[in-house]
Amino acid sequence: MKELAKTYSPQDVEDRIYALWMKGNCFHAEVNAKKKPYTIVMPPPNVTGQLHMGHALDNTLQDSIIRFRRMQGYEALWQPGCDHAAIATEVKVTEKLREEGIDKRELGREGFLKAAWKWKEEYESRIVKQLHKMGSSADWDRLRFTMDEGCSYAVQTVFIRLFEKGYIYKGSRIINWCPVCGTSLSDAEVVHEEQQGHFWHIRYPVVGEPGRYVEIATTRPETMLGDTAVAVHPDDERYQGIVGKELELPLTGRRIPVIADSYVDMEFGTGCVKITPAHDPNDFEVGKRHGLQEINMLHDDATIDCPGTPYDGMDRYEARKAIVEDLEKLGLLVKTVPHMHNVGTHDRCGTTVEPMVKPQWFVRMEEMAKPAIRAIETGELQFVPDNFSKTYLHWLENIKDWCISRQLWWGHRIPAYYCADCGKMVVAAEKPERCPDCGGKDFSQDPDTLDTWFSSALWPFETLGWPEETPEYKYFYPTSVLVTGYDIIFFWVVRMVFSGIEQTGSVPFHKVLIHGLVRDEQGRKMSKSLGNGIDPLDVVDKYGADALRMTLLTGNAPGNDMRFVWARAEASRNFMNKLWNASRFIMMNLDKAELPDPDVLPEGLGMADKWILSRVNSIAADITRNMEAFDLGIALDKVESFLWEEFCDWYIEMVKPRLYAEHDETKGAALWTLKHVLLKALKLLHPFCPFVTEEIYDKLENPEGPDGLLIRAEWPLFEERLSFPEEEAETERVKEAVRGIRALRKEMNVPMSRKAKVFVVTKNPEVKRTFEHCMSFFGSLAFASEVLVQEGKEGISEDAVSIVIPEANIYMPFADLVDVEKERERLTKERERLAKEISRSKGMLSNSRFLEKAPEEKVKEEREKLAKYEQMMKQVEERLEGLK
RNA sequence: GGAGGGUUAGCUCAGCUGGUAGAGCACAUGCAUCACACGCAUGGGGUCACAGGUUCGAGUCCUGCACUCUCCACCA
Repeated sequence: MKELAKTYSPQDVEDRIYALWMKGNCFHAEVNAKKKPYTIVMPPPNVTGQLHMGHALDNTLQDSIIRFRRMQGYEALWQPGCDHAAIATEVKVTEKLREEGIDKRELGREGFLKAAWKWKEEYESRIVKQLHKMGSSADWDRLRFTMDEGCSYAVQTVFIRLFEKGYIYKGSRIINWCPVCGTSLSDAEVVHEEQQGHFWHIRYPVVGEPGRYVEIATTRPETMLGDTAVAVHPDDERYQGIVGKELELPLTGRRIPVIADSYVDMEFGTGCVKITPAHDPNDFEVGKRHGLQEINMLHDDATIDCPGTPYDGMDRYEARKAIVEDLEKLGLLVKTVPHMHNVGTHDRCGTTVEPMVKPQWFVRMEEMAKPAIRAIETGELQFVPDNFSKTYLHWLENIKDWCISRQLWWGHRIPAYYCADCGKMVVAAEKPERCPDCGGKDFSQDPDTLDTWFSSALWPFETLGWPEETPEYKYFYPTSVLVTGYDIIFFWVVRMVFSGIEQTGSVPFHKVLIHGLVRDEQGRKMSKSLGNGIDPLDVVDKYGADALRMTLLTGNAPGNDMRFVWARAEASRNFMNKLWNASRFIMMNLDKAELPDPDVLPEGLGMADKWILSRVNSIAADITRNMEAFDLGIALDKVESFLWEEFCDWYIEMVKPRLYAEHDETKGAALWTLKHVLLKALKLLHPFCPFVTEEIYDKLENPEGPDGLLIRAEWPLFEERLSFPEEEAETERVKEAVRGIRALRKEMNVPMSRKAKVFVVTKNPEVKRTFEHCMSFFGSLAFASEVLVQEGKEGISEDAVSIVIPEANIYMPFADLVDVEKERERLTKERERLAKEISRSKGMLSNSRFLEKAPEEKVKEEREKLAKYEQMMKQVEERLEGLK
């Protein structure tokens, strides 16, 4: 048996254990007809940086689930990988190049991509290392990247399929444009921020009627350069006469019509709305309805594009200022009022987004959304917790076409080619040889790339070899559960579901386990700008990976945010140490004796042995249920309190006398039990705290070498032969007595060093037997010099103190310590407590409706309680009587 | 404007299908007991935000309200 250090040092253990698993190929899953598959795809971390606490939570949940299933006997595959994170990475690489004095455009597309790949290699390996540190048992042989060859092929295949089906189209529509990143964005990438702005009221003169004006109100006056109409509500009586007339657009002199459209809210502003179809999504729709011209008045970098005006080339905000000033000079500015409004910003860079009309690629969503909605209705797809299905459904029911093209270089290039001669567009996997229309041979590929989420949407099946019908795909797909945060339900979960159904005919997973955000100790979001982020690896360095994992798993219900509190990490570390020391103690003792056959129940099992065996047995069943329901926090909580309280604080203390005795014929049974229970508990704990459990298991089971590993051990099942309900009940009775004695001694200020005789007085033969069964440890736990179980009070001095437990009185003679007054006070308090219980119980039992309607079992339970309390009350009263 | 959370011990949070409120930390007291002071023992502390309702019985189900967080939404 190997020697264990006095305190557990994760730093000395974790890397070695991880290497052991890697060497043993323990994470690898293969198609195996003899086993059932269990599959989780890892949400691919972005290659933009390192992992944060959210990743730690996400991956700890997945790792715990996959380890549990692996032990249960499934062929458990945890498919890892990274995401190219198009915009985010492009921004980062661009920044890095700029710092090195390199301009992206000068470098050119190819050069930039080279730099981006280098970046990817660096960050990918960093991320993988971090995942190793946290103990992730993903199948690293199958590491994938969203832009690797297979994924690129899958993306191309899907694009072409959807195009041919008419679900992908190219069109000039209004999209969100980020002037800094220089690309279009999907609606999901735009976050609305409330900002303090202004409402400018401006007069537009009516043509041919000097002195007559229409007053509009706007938050973006510069866009008036692109106005092509002013709209009023058709029912608005104030403006009946003016519909159809022309206005002179100030500063440009252009003439624009007044139109009527029910989109206008009569109650808001002046009731007149300037219409800028090229720079506002609503105006765009109005423009379509009325056949208005779309005037694009912005360059891609959000400078003004109005040649011939003084504003041309100005920045949008500069122009806003200038235009307001000019309007004021012309006397057309009526007033400026402060106004809070929502401004769309780019989620990656925070820049205010400009709606613009540009030719882009879109996915038609209406048809594909339908089966994704149905999947929830049929129960094929379930969220845990369930209420997130509402979020999911709401998004799908209000879905709009998805803008998938991006004006970026880092990403999957759109497989569309244009003929240089006639402009014919061909969507195909390869560059066409000849133009089908004009026969031209000169083709250029569309410069745009695809939205990152277009490829992420295929992740659960593309990583398994799809579109090829690989054995892996057939075996491991659809996957078992997806674990992710609620923040990417729209971005990712929804898109995987409809893509999965459309491409593979099946939902990509049946369950979605949703977790929340990890916040800081004050409950704030961890963010770079606040500088309040906690690096999970700092926690690993300080307290170990198991402690980090435990901290993240306990007390966190699915879907809820949690705070990362250092004190909890410390408590988790303490638990590892506790387990370590309990194991150390057991191993020290195992050395000293011959151990019975581990597979056969040994001779000489006592009450305490049967109790703890029975407990670990039933807890194994409980935990299995919790795990299967994704209640990992509850499961872990149960193993922890079992190990610490029941096993360490009670059982180990109970067996110590037997272990220390020179001759005890039940010593073997005790050792057998210690080892059996520890092994079982290690297995139950392993999914959550893999390192410390593996290390102990290694030392406990394989003193010779790393052959059998805990990671491959079988998950404990409930065993009928280890169920001992009677011994459980007996032990609980003894525990109650011990607790009573300890409390009494404490109250009397009797030091532990002062042993006393303990008399258990009972006339009940069962109770008598119970206490006779626990003679080996009852005395030591209760600090007794001697324990006597008897029916009468012989040998007990009058002034002994006593406690009352059901069906028995326990006396301790502390002759010189007893304070009769104090004793009476204590017993009086006990009498009050019992009186309260009795009246509560009687109240319930005298309620005829309770008797009629409550389940029989409950009524019986209550009757038994009442009998117990009444019996105890009698004893207390007798004691009080005796004190007089 | 919609939708969804949260509100339980001083702090951070659990609490499954309704049956006398739990953990960790903190606090108090005692203890170097030969696994562990990253420990052991004992104890104090909660009208489960508020108001109704359903029920024999509600922290748990329903309705309303207050405060708070988050998400979604085109109000110029």
